[in-house]
Formats: sequence, C-alpha cells, structure tokens
Amino acid sequence: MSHFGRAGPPDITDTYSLLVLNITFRTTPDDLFPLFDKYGKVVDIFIPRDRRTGESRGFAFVRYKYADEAQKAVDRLDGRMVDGREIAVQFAKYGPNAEKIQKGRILESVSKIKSPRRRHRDDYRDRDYSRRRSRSRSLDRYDRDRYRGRDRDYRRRSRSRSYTPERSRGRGRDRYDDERSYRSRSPGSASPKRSASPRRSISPRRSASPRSPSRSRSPSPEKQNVDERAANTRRSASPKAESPHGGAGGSRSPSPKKSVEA
DNA sequence: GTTGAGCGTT
Repeated sequence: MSHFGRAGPPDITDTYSLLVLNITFRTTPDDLFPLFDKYGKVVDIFIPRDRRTGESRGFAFVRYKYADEAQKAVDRLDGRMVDGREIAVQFAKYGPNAEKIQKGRILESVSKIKSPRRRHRDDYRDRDYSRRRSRSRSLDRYDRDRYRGRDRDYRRRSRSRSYTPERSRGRGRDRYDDERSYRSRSPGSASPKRSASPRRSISPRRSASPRSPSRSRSPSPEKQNVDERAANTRRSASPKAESPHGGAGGSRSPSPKKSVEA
C-alpha cells in the first residue's frame, strides 16, 4: 500500500526532495517508488495533480532520507526512460511552502517558527490556481475558470474600496450577463456566427478583385495582382531554362502550371 | 482519447 501524499506529508524532517520532470500523465507514485527505492530509502513520493480533473501535472516529488542516496538517484534516474518517456530527476529548488531549499533539504523549521500562522489562504490559493495552468491545450477549457476567479477577486476588491451601488450594480449585472451569455452561447450560437462573418467578408472581395483590378486599391487585390505578375514574370523571365512544354532540358517537370498554383 | 513548461499535498 502506498499512501504517498494521500494523507499529507508524513515525515519531512531531514529529507531531501527530488523533482522528477517529464513523467507521463499516467505515471503514479507506485510506478516511481520501485525505481527510486532501488537507489535509496524513499520516505515519500508525491505527485501534484489538478484540483478539477485530478490528473497528474506531469512531475513528481520524491523524498529521500539521505542526500547521498538522492544524489545517486539523480545521477542514475536522470534521463531514464519511464513509460516511454524520458524523465528528468533533479533536486527540488523550492519547498512545499514555496520557500527556497538547499539541495532538496527543506528549511521549513525556520518557516514554522517564524510564521506559525498562515498569511492568507485566499492569496495562496489564488496564486496556486493562477500559476497552476500555463499552457497545454486544456487551457482553452480552463481559461474560463481563470477568468472567473480573477473577475471575482476584482469585484470583491473594488467593493471593499468604495461602495457604489449604481456602478457596482451595473458592473455586477454586466458580469452576470456576460457569464450567463457566455455559457449560453457556448453550445453553438455565436461560434458559427463569428466564424461565418469573416468568411463572407473575404468572399465578395475576391470576386470583385478580378472585376475591377485598377479601381481596387486594397492590399488584398494588390497582393494577388503582384502574385500574378510575379508568376508572369517568372514564366517569361527564364524562357531558356524553362520550357513551355516542359520537355527539353527537364523531363522531370510535369507542368509549370502546377508549380505556380501550388 | 488528447497536452509537455515547470517546483508540492493534510
């Protein structure tokens, strides 16, 4: 049974934390335990996972009892192929309290004595959430969450500073409307609308382009014109090298027309 | 079913 990180840090005193990066999203502490335990005494293994989905973030923390063992594990497991992916093992740079640590050694003793009381849970949480997501395609999905959190914070802060019923109400309503509208529009209403809008705009332009090339001064037709001219120039630029039939000199060219079109 | 820089939970 591996209750690594399930019930919180069991014993983080005199332990050295190793940061394991590049691990697969399906890798579990159980998979890393035998690997790391082979090189030393592993006290705890923790894999940060997402609060919403619960999936791992792609890195894990392995705590060793001794530094020499941790160093050995780093030297041995760094660059090792795990689950078809090369993992990166290195000493943790920051501790659980976001404090700097030395060689994976946690300096929480000072933190505990210095500030037994937590500063601000809200701030800590907010920062965590904000920092948690950065890239990945899932960002599209969670972008809304991030915005919501920020908006909420902003509203609260503003309200605290000065109470303005008229403004507050107006903004609040707007926000609510926006959120509701966003949710309603999500299924499929504004999406196709917005998509079709720009498309139609370009359609007529291309049509009118060939009709009145000299009258149109838009960059769009101009570009096309230039392109056409370039093609023309290219064709007549090297009449010797290129054959109109494509037979003499180059039997490999199927047809110059294809080249220009492509 | 998916993704890939980075630093952590009761």
